Amino acid sequence: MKPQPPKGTRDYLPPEMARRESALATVKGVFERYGYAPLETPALERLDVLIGKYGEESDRLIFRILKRGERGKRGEVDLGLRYDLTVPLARVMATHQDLPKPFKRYQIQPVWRAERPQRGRFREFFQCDVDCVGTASMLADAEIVAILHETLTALGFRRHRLSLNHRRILSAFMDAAGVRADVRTAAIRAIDKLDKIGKEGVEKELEKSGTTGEAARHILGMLLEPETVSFEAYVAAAEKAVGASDAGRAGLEEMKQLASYLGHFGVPEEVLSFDLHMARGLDYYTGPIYEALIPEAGLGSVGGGGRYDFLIAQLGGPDLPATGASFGLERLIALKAEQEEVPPAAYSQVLVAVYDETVLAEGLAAAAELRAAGLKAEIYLEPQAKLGKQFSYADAKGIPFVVVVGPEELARDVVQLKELASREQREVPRAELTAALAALVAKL
RNA sequence: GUGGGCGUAGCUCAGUCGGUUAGAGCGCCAGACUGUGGAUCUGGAGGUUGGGGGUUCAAGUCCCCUCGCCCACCCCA
Repeated sequence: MKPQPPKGTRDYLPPEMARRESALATVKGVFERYGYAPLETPALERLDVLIGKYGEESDRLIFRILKRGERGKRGEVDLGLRYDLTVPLARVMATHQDLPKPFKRYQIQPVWRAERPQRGRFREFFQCDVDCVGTASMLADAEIVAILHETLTALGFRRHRLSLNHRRILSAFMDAAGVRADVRTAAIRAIDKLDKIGKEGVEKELEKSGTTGEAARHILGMLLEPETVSFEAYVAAAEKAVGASDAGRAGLEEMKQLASYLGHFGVPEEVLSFDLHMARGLDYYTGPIYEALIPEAGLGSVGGGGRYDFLIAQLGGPDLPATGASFGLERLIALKAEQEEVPPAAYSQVLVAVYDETVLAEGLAAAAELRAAGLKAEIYLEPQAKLGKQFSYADAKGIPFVVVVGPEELARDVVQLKELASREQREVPRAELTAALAALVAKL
């Protein structure tokens, strides 16, 4: 038995945490600049809150927790680990009905899915959610999409794509094609794979799922090639696809408004792709849906979202429209790491190395003084250790500076200050240490 | 849940037609450099070969079971 974290989960060691925290700061920065405020909720939710919101497939992937005591021994279950952050938000809106609307919150916490892990897929991963509750305006949807774009840009991505569609258009599309009600979900799933398997693949999938003949031909005839699709082409196709359906036409009107707002938010057309086939898996979406992709990644989407106008009411809350999106932090970081080689930042800026215990008091005083000035300073915790060992510790941890406190220096009231990368060392008067180091750190 | 691949030192791996004390590189620890890191050299620690059973004179190697990891599907961030 090897001590390992559970399947599909990971330890985040300090160098990894440096990368995560830097990415998190970027993401939070964008969210907060748009006026979204942080929210956290428990890892656990009552099972009845979680079940029946995502779809049958996903319900099976919810981690369930046995009841405590006798009932648990009989296999009874009443709690589950949260599967995403949207349902917990909807539950919060039902719980705290006096929150000012529109309620704009972001939430960055782990979620759990009882899946079999794979590349880019974990059983525990962090989602970065931004949502706006309490308005049906397409302005809110446009803002969410703009945030998706701005976040990816701020993280350094240049070739991302935002795929957009609308659930009601999709619905009307299926109706107009004459897809049987019982295979409709399967048909939607089939066309959602267009990007991955192409038109021929979709045709096979449709067949497999029970959509054939006229209906299949109608669907395939409407699908546009899976590269970036212009809004004009989408509108033309969607108008035909939805036929006379009122709901479909209403959806199309919303998409027109959304597209126009996106222009005002400054989202460049090149990153937008309007895709009649894009579906999203979760059941609770009711309006516009979005998906963020890094085309060459081969990891699936890095983010997605959409409007879910009935979810809060479904949980017994008020009838509040809502929209939002979320990023998968691990995927973003994995792709970012591929793009650029960022040396992991050291947590300490300076190590105070003491020659021996006779100067330990001086070393501790120097470290304290550096910390008081706001520098991240640590002292080597074994004062009898040789200087060589203390230096290699600093080197291994990537600490950029070492201050040597020794008897010779003490006699002359100075310390040695060395920058490891350049190997430059100079002697500075003890009284000037903090100022000298602060200046050097500022230049890094 | 379905299908496939792989488990040898902390990490990456080697280990022949089964053959006797299971190896290397990296990392780690110590020393060479008697107040200074990354380089080089020397030495050292570290393995119930994932676990259990079987075949055999003999199993890291072959067979079965089990556990774990990886990849793909389903689905998704």
